[in-house]
Amino acid sequence: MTNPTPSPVPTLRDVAQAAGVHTATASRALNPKTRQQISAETARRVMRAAQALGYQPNSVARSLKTSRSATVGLVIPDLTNPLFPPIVRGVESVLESDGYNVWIVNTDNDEERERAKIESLRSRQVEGLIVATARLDHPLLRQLHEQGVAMVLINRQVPDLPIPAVTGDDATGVAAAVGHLAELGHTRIAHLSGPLGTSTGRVRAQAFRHAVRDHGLADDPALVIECARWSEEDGAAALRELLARTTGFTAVVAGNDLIALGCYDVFAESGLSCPGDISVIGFNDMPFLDKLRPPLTTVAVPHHELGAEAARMLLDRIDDPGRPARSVLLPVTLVVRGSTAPPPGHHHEAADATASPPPAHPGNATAPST
Amino acid sequence: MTNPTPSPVPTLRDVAQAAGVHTATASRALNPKTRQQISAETARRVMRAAQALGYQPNSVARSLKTSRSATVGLVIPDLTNPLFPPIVRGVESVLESDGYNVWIVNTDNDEERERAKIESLRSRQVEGLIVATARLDHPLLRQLHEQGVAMVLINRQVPDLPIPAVTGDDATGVAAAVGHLAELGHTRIAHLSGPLGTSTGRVRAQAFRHAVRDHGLADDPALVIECARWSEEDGAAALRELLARTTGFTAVVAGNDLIALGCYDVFAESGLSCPGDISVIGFNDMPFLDKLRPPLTTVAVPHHELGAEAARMLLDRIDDPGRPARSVLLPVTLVVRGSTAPPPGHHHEAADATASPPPAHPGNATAPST
DNA sequence: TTGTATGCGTTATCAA
DNA sequence: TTGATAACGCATACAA
Repeated sequence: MTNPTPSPVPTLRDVAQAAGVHTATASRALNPKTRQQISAETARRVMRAAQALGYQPNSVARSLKTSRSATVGLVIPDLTNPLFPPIVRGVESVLESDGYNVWIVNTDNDEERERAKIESLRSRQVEGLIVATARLDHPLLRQLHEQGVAMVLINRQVPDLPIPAVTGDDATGVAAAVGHLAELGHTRIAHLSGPLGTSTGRVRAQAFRHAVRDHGLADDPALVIECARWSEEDGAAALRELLARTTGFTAVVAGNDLIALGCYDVFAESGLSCPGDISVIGFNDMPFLDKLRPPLTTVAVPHHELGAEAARMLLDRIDDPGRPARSVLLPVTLVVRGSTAPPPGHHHEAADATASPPPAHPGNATAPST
Repeated sequence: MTNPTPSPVPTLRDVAQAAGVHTATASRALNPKTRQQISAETARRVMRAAQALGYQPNSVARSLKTSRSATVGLVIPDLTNPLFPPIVRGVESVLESDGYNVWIVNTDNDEERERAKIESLRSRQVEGLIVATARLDHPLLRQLHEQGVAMVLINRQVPDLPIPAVTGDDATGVAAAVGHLAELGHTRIAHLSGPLGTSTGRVRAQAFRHAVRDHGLADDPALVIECARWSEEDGAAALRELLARTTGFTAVVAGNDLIALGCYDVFAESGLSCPGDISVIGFNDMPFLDKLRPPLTTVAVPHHELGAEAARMLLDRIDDPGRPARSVLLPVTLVVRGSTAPPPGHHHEAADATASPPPAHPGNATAPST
C-alpha cells in the first residue's frame, strides 16, 4: 500500500459550473471584497459549491494576475543562532493576523547566497522584505532600495541608507554593562567585539569606548579585539589572543552571548575562574543562559517585539511606500546573573566606584596589570 | 530622500525584443534543458540581452504554466525549540544544491494553524512536504497522503500511515540511557515522558519500560508521568508532582532536553542536588548543554543529518511517487556529562550492575524508597 | 532551428 | 447583478 491515490484539484471553473454561474461571478462571490456586487442568493450558492468541492484558490494564478502575493520575505543570516527564532515568531505574529505569509530564508552569512535567495523571493512576488543580514557596506540593499523594494531592517542597520530599521538600543545596553562592571570595581575591561562590518558590532564597540571613558576607566586599544563572526569559536579565539597579550584585564564585555560562551570555553581550558578571576557580560539574553555555570550576566533584547515592530513597519510601508523611513530603537535591560563579581582582591566596601577607583590587582592569573 | 524610485521589471518579452527573436525562442535559449534546440549564436544573443536587462524569470508565471514550483514546504511545530533549526539547515543543505527552495512554516502546535499553513503551501504549488508535526492520530496527514501529496515525516512518525519517515533511533537511545543509570547503580528510575500523542513520546516511554524490565529495575507505573508539552514548564510540573508522590527514585530519564531543564528548575527551588540526589538524562543534545550546571547527560540525535536524509527521500519521492515508503532510523549516541552519577550513598566498588543489583538507598532527600 | 498559437487559474474591465 | 473577454508571464505542442 505505497501508492497514494491521485486526486484532481478543483478549480474556479469547477465551482462556477457546479453553482451554475460564470467563473467571473464565482470569483466575485468568493472574494469578500467583491461579494457585495453579487446577490446574496448566488453568493451563497457559489460558496456552498466551493465548500462541497473543497475548493482552494490557486495563489499562484492569483499572484500572476494581481502581481501581489500576500507574502513577505524574511532574510536571516543563521537560523541556528538562538537570537533569530524569537524574531521569526514576532514577525509571524503580526503578519499572520494580517493575512500575510512569511518566507524565511537563511543566507549562512554568504553574500552570493544572499543575493540568490533574495532574487528567488522577488521572483515569487514577495511584497516586502525584512532583512536581518545588513552590513555597513551593503550594495545589494542599496540596489534593492533604489528599485523601490519595500524593506525594513531588523537588528542591524545600514546608516547610509534611508531604510527603516528596528534594533535594540545597543549603545545604552553596553553603557549599562560597563557601568555595572565599574560599580563592581573593575578598572581594566576588555571588549570582544562582533564583526565591525555590522552595525551591531560597530555600535557596541563604539559605545564601549565611550562608556569606558565616561567612567574614567582604562581606555586601552589593546583591550578591544574584533571577532570575525558572532560565534563561540571566534569568541574563544579572541579571548585566547587577549590573554596571550597579558593586558591584565579583570572583565570582558562580549559582543554577544555566543562570544561570551566562547570565553567560558577558554576559562575551562585555562583554569581561570569566572567570575572569580574574570567577569563576563554577554548581549541578547538568549534562552537558557540562567542555567549556565556560571549564569551569564547579559543585556536582554526584546527580540520578539523587534520582529513584531519590524513587521508592523513593513506593512505600513507596503500600504504607503512614500512614508518617511523612521527607525526605531527598542529599550534593552541589563540582566545581572552570576558571571559578574568584583575583581580579584577587591575591597568589598568600595561602593563609590567613580570617586575612588580601586587599585589594580595582580591577582588575575593571566598577568599583572601594572 | 525617503522615496525610492520605482523601476519596471523586465519580462521575457523585453528580452526577446532586445535580442530580436520571439518569446518562445528566448524562453528556449534561457532554459538549459531546451537550449540545445537553439543555434549557439541566437542563444548567446538572448542570454546577453537577458544579462543586460537584468532579466529574472518570474517564478509565479512559470509555476502557473508548469504547475511546479521548485519549492517544498517544511512544517515545524515550534522554531524556538533548539532541536529544529539544525533540521532546517539539514533540509536546506540538500534541497538547495538541487535547485529547490524551502518554505518553512510554524504551526505553534495548533491543529487549526497547521491546516491553514499547509493549505497555504499547497495553494502555492509546493511539490512536497517535510512534516515535523506528526501526531499518532493525524487525520490531516492521512487526507494529504490519500490526495497523493508527496511527503516525508521527520523526527516523528504516524505508524498507521505508509508515509516515509526519518527519525532518530529513540528506543535504542532510551535503552542506552537506562543502561547507563543501571550501571551507576540506580534501581528506581523515573521517566518524564513527552506527549504520548506523539511517536517520540510514546516510543521513548515504551522503550523506557522495556529497558527498566530488561535490567531488572523497578517497573513501577507511578514512576512514569506524562508531560503535556515538550517544555521546560511541563517538565518542572511533572517532576514536582512526582516528588509529591514520594516514590523514592534516584534518577530521571526526561523525554527530551527541555523537560530535563525543567527538572533543573525544580532542583533549584527544592534544594535537591543534581547529580548528588538525583541524576537526570535528557534527549536530543541541543546546543550549549555542556555549559549547564551541571552539564546535562543526554542522547545526541543527528538532527542535521535527519533533515538532509528527509530531503533526499522527498526528492526521490517527487521523482517517483510510486516508490515504497521506506522509513529510516538514524543512530543516536549517549553523551555522558555531569548530570548523572551513582545514587546517594552508593557503594562505589559495584561495577557489575546486572549481576548484583545494589541496595536501595533512603539517602534521597525526597523519601525513602523502601 | 525558429515562429505561432494556446493555456495554466485567476481577476479586472467592459458590456449587457 | 451577471456574463463575456482579455490579460498576467511563461512554456510547450505544433507548424513552418
